[in-house]
Amino acid sequence: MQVCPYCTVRILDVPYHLDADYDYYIPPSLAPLAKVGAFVSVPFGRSNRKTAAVITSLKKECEYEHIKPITDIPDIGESMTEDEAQLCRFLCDFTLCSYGEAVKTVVPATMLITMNEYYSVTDSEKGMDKLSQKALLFYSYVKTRERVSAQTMKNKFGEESTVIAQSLVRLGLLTKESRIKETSNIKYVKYVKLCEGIGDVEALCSKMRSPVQAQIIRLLSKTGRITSDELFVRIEKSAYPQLTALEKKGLVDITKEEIYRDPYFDNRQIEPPKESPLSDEQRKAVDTLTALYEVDEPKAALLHGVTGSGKTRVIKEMIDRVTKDNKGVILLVPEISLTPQTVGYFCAQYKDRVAVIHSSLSKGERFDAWKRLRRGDADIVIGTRSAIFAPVQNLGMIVIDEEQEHTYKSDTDPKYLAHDVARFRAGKTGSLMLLSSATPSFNSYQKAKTGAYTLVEMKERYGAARLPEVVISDMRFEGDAGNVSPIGTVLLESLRDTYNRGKQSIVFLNRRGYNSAVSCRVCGEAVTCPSCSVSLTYHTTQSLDHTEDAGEYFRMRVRRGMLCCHYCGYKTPVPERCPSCGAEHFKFVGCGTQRVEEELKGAVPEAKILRMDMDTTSQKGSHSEILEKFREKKADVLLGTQMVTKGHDFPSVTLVGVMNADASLFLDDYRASEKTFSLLTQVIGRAGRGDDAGVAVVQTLNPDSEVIRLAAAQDYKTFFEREIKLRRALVFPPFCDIALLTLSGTDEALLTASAAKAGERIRELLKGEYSDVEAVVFGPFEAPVYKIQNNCRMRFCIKCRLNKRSRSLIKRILFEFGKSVKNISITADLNPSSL
DNA sequence: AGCACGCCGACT
DNA sequence: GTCGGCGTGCTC
Repeated sequence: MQVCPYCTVRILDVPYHLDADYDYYIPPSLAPLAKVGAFVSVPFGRSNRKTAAVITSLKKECEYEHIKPITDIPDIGESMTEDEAQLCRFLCDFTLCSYGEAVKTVVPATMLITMNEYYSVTDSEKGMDKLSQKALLFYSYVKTRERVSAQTMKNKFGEESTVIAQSLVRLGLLTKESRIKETSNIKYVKYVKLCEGIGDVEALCSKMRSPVQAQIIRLLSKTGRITSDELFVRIEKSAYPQLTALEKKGLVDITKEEIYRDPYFDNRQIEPPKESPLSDEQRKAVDTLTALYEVDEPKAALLHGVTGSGKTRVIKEMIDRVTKDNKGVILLVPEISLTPQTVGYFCAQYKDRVAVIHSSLSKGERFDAWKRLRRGDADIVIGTRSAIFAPVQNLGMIVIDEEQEHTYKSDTDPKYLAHDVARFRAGKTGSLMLLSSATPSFNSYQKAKTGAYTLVEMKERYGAARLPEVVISDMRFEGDAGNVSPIGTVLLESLRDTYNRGKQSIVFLNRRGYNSAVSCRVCGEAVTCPSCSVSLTYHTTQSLDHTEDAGEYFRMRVRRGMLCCHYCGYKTPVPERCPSCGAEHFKFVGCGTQRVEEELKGAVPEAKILRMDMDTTSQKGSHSEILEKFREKKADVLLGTQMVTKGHDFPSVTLVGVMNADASLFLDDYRASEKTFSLLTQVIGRAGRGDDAGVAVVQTLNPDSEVIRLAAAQDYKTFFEREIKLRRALVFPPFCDIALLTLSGTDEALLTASAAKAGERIRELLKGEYSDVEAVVFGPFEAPVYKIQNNCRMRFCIKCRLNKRSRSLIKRILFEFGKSVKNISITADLNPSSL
């Protein structure tokens, strides 16, 4: 007798307004497989189309009368655990995404079932005589086998296969059905060995007719058990049929063993460096954190330490402590390619107990990393944002390194912040959540100050390293002094001096390309992207020779460069005439990394320069290649965007140059100062990590800016106190939450109308049904970049406290809009990382 | 979203 | 007369 013959499921691929629990009947034959978290296929909709779904609860009774039975539950592969199902529920409640979106975020893609269309012939052959040549061929092909997937037929008959199939179905000759596509994603390695008791190898071989088979036997008699791959390398690649023939004859044994795909294997073979003793500060930090960890309930701590104070070492000590209890650890890093040192360090420390998870793993690699964790073959995961969902067993601690980084907020739906998921998981497992940063996010620091998190501080740099001396270089009058180069005199002098002393420099500039815009000399219009509302950036394809005369130089620029859109990737040659007024001459304005690279070459001709930006790092592995080159001192200057500011540790860098410290200062975003401060502090911190004193030159047009001054002094506390007052006065996070609603679509008129309607509806709900929700609504207004790839975006910004009620309101808006308005999509971003 | 049902125009 | 256009409504 079945205890729970009913269940509720969530359909995986449905629009938001259909995302609800649906009741289904569990046929007794499927009962053993029906568990919460199991992937199933169910008939859905009037057509009873088979749809992928996941079981969310089991129940004894069901009131709904039009109930349908579950079609199938595959018994291959793995389903979600109850923990994972709960995590999905949390994610969709918290970020207002659909359950299906949550599932796709939480578990690796290979775990999901996918539905496939199959054709098979019916008993009836009526109407066969009227078939076209093609349709007849199609029919005969299907008739020769039990069923054929729609994809196979498409490959055979091309695009028209769907039409042919449709007509055959209508005639009653074919049936179409959806069923679960069965794919195994387990990677096996095959081992080959000789069978026992085959007697004398030479005697056997001389009798064999196939020389390749004999070769295989001889090889195996020498080597014993080897992998099939190795065998193919040593015999020949195409020896597979001979090998299977031998197996059939009972001469060799082939066994399959599951293996893990693991791209980080080599990383773990490195011996860990000898540990120097902990500094007093480090010791203290470890003690405080250990005490917190040992309390048997969820705790959160913020490790705030100046750049170079050795936070990584403290984290390592904590991992040692936690794993000693046989508990697991999640360690999040902002980006794998930019933190090879951190990843390498922990891999070397913990060897094969570590699984590495990030977005550029292949599906199989990601799946295998998951399996290792699930089975407890690994108990530490290092990874980027999505690793916060990793199935670490018996979780004891979650560490978020460089916690202020914007990469911890997902930029695609569901737009979750890793911290929120971390808090949920830590809460459920009684783990310690440890945030670490030199410049904590205001949200986290505020929580630490108000006592929600324990604040642990480290104020000294480790060892002999001192914080660099910072020179603020006023760029306002450089032009008057005859210097038109973006590199000011102070920085220029320092670069030369550093080079002459045989030391290295890092130059940071937050803009790639050569010129940031190309504008018409007559009408002043900048050349913009045809599908986005941004001006195009000029990129050179060859270096520009400044010695050529002015006219020639201009023509070369036009010919040797391209205009690129940084949003959609559009590329075009520089047009001959201004697209808006037809004039012939352009002004190349602003400066990016390419331009500065040339200026540097001119300024310090002997120095070798490495440029690191999106253009030089598009290939996989090029990040680490550039960083490695620089580390090995094969270059003197590392020039680049954001990516040069992250946690690398280059002991022989003594100079850091910041080209335009103000760039991000006046963004239309309440976090502009916070971001600028954090960026400057980090980049300045790159200097003087070795025994030599470091210098940082910060070029700015706003030398009196408090933000720049405080970043130069690495004075986080003063900066925080100053800035938090503003936030409180203007009511911005952390003193409120922000919900950003974005409506987008290609039809501008429809978008404007829908946005207006949405605005009315929100205000109406706030006055009526949701009058208990305290919220201020701004909008609709155009998004800062209004159009991206021809998709226009209008926004609402809602300031409120996020809770059940306010979330319910936003859910309501999403629901109503998804249901009623076509060709316009609406998404919510709760506490966006930028406005 | 995806599909069925239903009500209207242009064709063998 | 029918085939098929897409407007409307429903999904355990």
